Amino acid sequence: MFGRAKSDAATVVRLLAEQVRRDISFGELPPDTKLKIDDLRGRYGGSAHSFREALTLLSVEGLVEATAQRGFRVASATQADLEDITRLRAEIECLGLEWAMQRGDVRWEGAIIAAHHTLSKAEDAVVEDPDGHALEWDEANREFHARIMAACGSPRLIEFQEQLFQQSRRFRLAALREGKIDYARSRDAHAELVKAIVARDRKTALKILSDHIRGSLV
Amino acid sequence: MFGRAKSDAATVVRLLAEQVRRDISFGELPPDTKLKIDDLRGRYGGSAHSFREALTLLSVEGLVEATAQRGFRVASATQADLEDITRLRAEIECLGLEWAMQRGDVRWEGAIIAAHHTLSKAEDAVVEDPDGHALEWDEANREFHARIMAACGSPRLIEFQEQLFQQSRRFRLAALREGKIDYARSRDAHAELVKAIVARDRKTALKILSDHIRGSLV
DNA sequence: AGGTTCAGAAATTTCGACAATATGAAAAAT
DNA sequence: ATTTTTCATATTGTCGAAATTTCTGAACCT
Repeated sequence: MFGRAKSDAATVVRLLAEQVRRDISFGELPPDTKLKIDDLRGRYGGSAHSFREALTLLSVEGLVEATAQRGFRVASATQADLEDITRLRAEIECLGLEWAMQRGDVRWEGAIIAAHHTLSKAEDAVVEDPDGHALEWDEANREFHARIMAACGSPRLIEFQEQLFQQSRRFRLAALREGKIDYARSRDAHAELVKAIVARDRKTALKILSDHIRGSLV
Repeated sequence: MFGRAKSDAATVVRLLAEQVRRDISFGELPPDTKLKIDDLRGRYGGSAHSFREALTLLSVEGLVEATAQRGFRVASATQADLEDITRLRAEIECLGLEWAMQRGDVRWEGAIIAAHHTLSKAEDAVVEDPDGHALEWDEANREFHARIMAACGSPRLIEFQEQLFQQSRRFRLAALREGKIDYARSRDAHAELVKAIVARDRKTALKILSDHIRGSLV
């Protein structure tokens, strides 16, 4: 779920990185927490070197901040960070959507419809029982947004979007815990977005996606 | 205070990463070269673990590809990669310029003018003696583009631009060695860009920057 | 000839222990 | 009160080595 698509083979380093990534996203490791290698080893296992490598990885991804001679800490999560991530996500995903609409074929549309089908089920479930289906919903949402980008033809843009989405997850899950997410509006936006995409209505699709991300962080 | 303060403190890992980064950019480590830890240690020094960490860093930056259980290789550099990087750079830098023109004050303009002054000197030098002043020119060019982005207010956008510029450097220096860079045109574009920026002519500035990047990779 | 199998070599990944260095805070001195 | 010194703690880097995986190439079979 929190893995990266790069290579499916799992090394210890990647496993550790994934666990820490998850715990940061879920808020179990709050922003600015000092990440002491020895403590982490007690929690997750692994050797000191493997952990350094894992944290180095996360630091380039943006979830961890590394300072020379002062170790690692969970990246801070300020209002400015949220705004930066949101603004950028809107721009990047719209760019991806625009390119994808130029290159995407029917199979691309099909993949989006399929992902949206899963997502709408998750949306129904999460409206009924927010706490129980939050993760399922977040994953379906990730998949949906990823499918849209998939046909843009730019691996670097896709990777950047994944990074931003990963960074935004912390804020999204926090908002979710506080019941600050308007699922109904998000659901409507997703449905209309799919409609605009299959209708090849470029302008409308871009506007919906942009407003959707800026408005709800979803 | 504002952006992420990249601590200039040098650890062994960062030094190693910097050296490898440079040698990849300069083509001394050609694309797809296998990066065997033991060989690298003989060349640069450092311990095996430090090198693993350095290469992990570079792999997230995009200059090195890591495959589980199969070690590290210099990232391949195909025509598709060049096109991807160029397209993205144009979009990202234009976005940065647009935001910077909204937020940038007179000091921002001053920094650009200063950087352009240095750059134009380097451009004069590189026209006379391409091989001798290539690096100076590339560095001045980097600084110039970085200054433009500086006022955009998005640390993540700035970092992404730096990554893309770093990735494009390989292609740029290769083109330079083959004498395929049109310095005169690039110089004109830079000069006109500065003029449009200080005149606050948003539309013209964006068009010049976009055409400039797409046209010359500079 | 062409392909397969399999043992040995080489490389990667991981781990533990230890030394060197830097940081942060308490203690001492001015 | 401010500065300096000291010291415990944490980070960083090195060495050595074991476990695992991949690569290589020779022998074998069809």
